[in-house]
Amino acid sequence: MNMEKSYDPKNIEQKLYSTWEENGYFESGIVEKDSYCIMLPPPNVTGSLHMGHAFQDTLMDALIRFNRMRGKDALWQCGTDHAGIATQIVVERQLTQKGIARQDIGRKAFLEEAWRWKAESGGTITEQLRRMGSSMDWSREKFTLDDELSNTVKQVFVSLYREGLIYRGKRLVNWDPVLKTAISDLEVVSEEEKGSLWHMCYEMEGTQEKIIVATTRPETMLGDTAIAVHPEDVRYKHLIGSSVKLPITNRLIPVIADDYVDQEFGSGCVKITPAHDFNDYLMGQRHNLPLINIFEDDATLNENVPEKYRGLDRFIARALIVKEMQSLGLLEKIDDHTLMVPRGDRTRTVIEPYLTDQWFVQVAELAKPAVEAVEQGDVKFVPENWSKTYFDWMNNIQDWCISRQLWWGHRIPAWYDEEGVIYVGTDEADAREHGGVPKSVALRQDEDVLDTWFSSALWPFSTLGWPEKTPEFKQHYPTDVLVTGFDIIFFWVARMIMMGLKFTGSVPFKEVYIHGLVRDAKGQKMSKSKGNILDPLDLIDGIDLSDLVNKRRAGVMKSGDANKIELETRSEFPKGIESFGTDALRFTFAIMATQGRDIRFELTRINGYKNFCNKVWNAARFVLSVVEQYKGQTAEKDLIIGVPEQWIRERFRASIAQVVKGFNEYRFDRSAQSLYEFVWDDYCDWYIEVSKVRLYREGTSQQVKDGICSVLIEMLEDLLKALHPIMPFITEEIWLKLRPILPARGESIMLEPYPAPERHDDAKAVEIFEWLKEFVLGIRRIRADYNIEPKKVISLSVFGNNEEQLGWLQQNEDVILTVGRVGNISLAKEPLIEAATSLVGELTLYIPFDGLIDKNAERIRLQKELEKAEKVARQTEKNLENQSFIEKAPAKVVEEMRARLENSASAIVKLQAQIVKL
RNA sequence: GGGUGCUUAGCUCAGUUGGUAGAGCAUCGCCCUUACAAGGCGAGGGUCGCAGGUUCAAAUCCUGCAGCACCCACCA
Repeated sequence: MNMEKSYDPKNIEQKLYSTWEENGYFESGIVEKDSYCIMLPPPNVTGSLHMGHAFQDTLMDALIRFNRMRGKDALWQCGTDHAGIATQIVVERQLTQKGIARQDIGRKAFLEEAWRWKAESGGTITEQLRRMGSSMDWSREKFTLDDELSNTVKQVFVSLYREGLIYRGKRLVNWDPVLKTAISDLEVVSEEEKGSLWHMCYEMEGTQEKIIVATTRPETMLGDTAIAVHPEDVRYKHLIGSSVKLPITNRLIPVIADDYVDQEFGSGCVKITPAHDFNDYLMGQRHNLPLINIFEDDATLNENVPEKYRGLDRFIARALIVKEMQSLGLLEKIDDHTLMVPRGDRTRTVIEPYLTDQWFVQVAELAKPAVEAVEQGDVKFVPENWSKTYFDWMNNIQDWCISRQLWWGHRIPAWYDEEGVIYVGTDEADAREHGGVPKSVALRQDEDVLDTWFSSALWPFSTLGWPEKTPEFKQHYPTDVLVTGFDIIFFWVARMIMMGLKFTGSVPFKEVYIHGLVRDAKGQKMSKSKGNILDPLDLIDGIDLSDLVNKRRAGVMKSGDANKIELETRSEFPKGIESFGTDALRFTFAIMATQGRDIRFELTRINGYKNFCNKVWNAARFVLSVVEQYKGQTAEKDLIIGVPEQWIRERFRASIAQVVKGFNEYRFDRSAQSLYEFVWDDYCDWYIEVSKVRLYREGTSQQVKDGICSVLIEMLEDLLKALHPIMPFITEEIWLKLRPILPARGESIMLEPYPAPERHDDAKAVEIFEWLKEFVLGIRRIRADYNIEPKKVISLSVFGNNEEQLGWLQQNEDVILTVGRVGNISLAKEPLIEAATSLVGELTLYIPFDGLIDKNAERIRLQKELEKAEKVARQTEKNLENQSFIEKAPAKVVEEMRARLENSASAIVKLQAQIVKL
C-alpha cells in the first residue's frame, strides 16, 4: 500500500469528483426513503464563486452528505438565476465598449447577445461549485429562464392577476435614472452623506411678507405645488389658504396646513413636490394637489420647467437654481447638513421618486399566512431571533413593484389593445380568449419584464415541476432547510414563504438557517472595490503574489486606491497564497460556522486545518503499514479487545454523538471541533501511540495484535466516514485505499452509512485508561520540568496501597515503560525522599534523583503543586462551610464538592510530607 | 428614532437547563523517537466591557450604562 508521505490534494480532488458525478452518486432516486432536500440559492448565471458562496455551499453540502449517509433520499436541487439587472448591466457594458447602445440594436438582438453571454460564462460558477465538492444533483440543474420555470412564472402571474392580487397603476416608484427602470424598495440603499440645507425665500402673493422654506433638493422647487405648515404653528397660521409666488416659474401655489410638518425643523415651512417625493406625494393626495413631473426618465429636466432649464441634468440644474435664487436675493442661507441619500444597489446612482405606470403585487394578503406560518413554527428560523426581523418587515409590508423596464427577464404576460385595455394570460391566445378579444383586434405585449425575485420566489416549487404533480414534487416538497444569509431574508426568504403558501398550500421549507458573513482577517466586509476579496479557488489551488496583486487591482476604480491595495496585499501575503485544497477550506468554514456571528477568514486558520488533513493522511498511512506488517489471521471471535481498544471506541461514541447533535442543530463548529479533537487528541496522540507499544513489543499475542489492528482499522474507517460530510475528498481517497482490507463495502464512502453513536458499556475501561494517561503525564511533566533528555531511560518507583490501581499499573506496564521511556518500575514499601514526586490517583510515583534532579528545584516544584491543591481546598471548604450551600445546593453538587475537598486534602498531606522530608 | 448582535488569554473565537474558565494560532523551553517537523512532549498567559441586582453559587439569569457592528425608518 503506497501513500505519499504527505497529503497533496492536487489531482486527487477533481478526479474523485468526476467519478462521483459520472456514477450518478449525487442524483436522488424517487425511492421508498425519507426525503432530505435543500434548494441551492441559485447564483447569478454569469457570476463567479465568492467566499460567501463557498461558505454557504460547504454547509449545505455537509448537510446533504450527512443526511445521504444517514439513509435519506437526499436531493440538493441546483440551478442558476438569470439575475435580470446584474446580467443586463454586464451585457450593456460589453456593447458600450463596442460603441453600441442597446436601443440601437433592439430587443431581439440584445436578447441574443445576452443569451450568448450566458452560454459563454454560464459554466464558470457551476464548475467552481464542483471544485468545492458540492454533491448537488446536476441532472436536475435548472435555470430561471428555462421554459418550464417560465411557465410557472406565467401561471403564477396570471393567477394572482385574476385574483386581483396583481394590479397595474401609476404610482410614485423608485426610479434608477441610469438603468431607466423602476426598482423595488429593497433595491434602494440609503446612505448617510454630507450635503446642504438650502433656505430659500418665497414671497406671499399680494403682500410683502416672505416665508422661508428649507430644502435639501432645491431643483425640485420647479415642481412645487404647495407650501405646508403645521396647522397650530402661530408663526404661519394666518397664511394658511393664501398663495405664494413660486420664484423662477412665477406660478402661484397655496399654503396648506398638515400636521406632518415638524415645527422644530428648519423654518417650519415645507415645500411640497408631490411628483418627486414620497411624503409630498401622500400629502398631495390628502390635499388634492396637482402633480408636476419635471424629469425625463434619465433625470434631466423636461418641458414642464422654464426653457433655460430644460435638458439639464438634475445636479447641474440644482447648482443653477441656487445661483439664480441667490441673484434674486432669495437665498437666505446654506447650512451643512447630513442626510440619507437613496442610491440604487446596482448602479450606486441617486434614486428618484418618479411617477410611472408599473405592476404591483398587493402583498398584505399574502403576508398574513406567511407570518402565521412562522408564528406556528411551520417555518423555524435558526438562530431564532431572525424571526423578529422577519415579523417586523412582514407586518409593515408595502406593495411590491414587480415590473422592470429591462429586456433580460420574464416578459410580463399582459397585452394591450389600441385603447390601452389590459388583457392578461399565459400567452396571447390565452389573454384573447379570456378577454374575449377577436383575432381582428391587434394586441401588443407589455414591454416590461418581471423583477428577478419574482421568479426566485417560486424556486422551491418551480424547480420541482409545479404546477405538474411530479413525483419529485411529491417526494421533496416541502424541503427541509434553506441555508442563506440574512441579507436576503426580505428579498427572497419572505417571498418564497408567501408564494409557497399561496400556491402549494404549504411552506417551502421547514427551517431557515441564517449564517454569518465571511469577512477578511481585519473584520472588513470583502468587496472588489476595497480590494480585499479572496477567491475560494485561489485558496484551494494557491496563487502567486503578482497574480494576486493584479487580480485585486483590477477590481478597483481609482488608481490611487489600487496602489494602496497593492501595498496592503504585498504585506499581508508576502508569498502569495499557498495551495490549501478544498477539504482544508471546507473544514475551516465548518469549524468557524458558529451561530449569530460573522466569520473572519484568516490564513493561519486554514493552514492549521491543512495540517489537520495531513494528520489524517499520516494516521491512515500508519494504520495501513502497520496492518500490513502485524495483522494475522485471528478469527473475529478470538480477538482480544483490550482496555485501550475499549477506551477509543467509547471516545468515538461520545464524539460522534456530539457530531450528530451538531449537524442536527446547525452547529457545524461543534461537529468539526469534536471531530478534530477525536482524531488528533484521542486517536493519534493516545490510541495510535499506545498501539505502537504493544504491536512493536515482542511477546504480544497474535490475538492482541489482531485486536489492535482491527480496532485501528475500525476507528480509521469510522472517523473517515464521520469526517466525510465536511472533508469529502481526503476521506474518499483514504477510504478507497482502505477498502481492500475491509469487509464487503460499496463503491464510495459517500454511500456508506454514517457511524451511529452506539452504546458500548466501557465505563471501566475509560476509567482505567484515563488513569493511565494521568500516570504517563505525571512522568512527562517531571521529565520536562527537569529537562531530562528524551533518550535518557529512567527508573520509576510507585508507592501506594490501592490494589486496583496497582493492578492497572501492572496491566499497563508496557505502555508506561515505552511511552514514558522508563527502564523499570519498582514498588516502594514506603515513600521515597530522594526523588521527584507526582500524585496519580491513589498512588504516588517517584523518579529518583540519580543526579538528574536538584533537591531544591524539586522542593520549589512541589511547593507550586501544593499551592494549587491548597487553592482548590480553600474554594471547596468555603462552600462546604456555608450552611445554606449544604441545604440548598443539589445533593450531587455537594457530593462532588466533598470528594474534591477530600482529594485535595489528601494531596496536600502527601505533598507537605514530601516537602518536609526534602 | 426604533431594533438586533457582539464585548472572555497577545490574536481569532468556543463556553448547550447557573456548579473548579477552554480551543486554535502566537509566545517560551526540550526533541529530526522508524505515520506526520504540516510533527512530538511540556510550560506560561484571563479581576469573562463597566455598575448594580437575583441566588448557597453568575462569564452564564435580570436591570442600567459604555463601546463596536449591522438592520429598519418619510424628518423637508
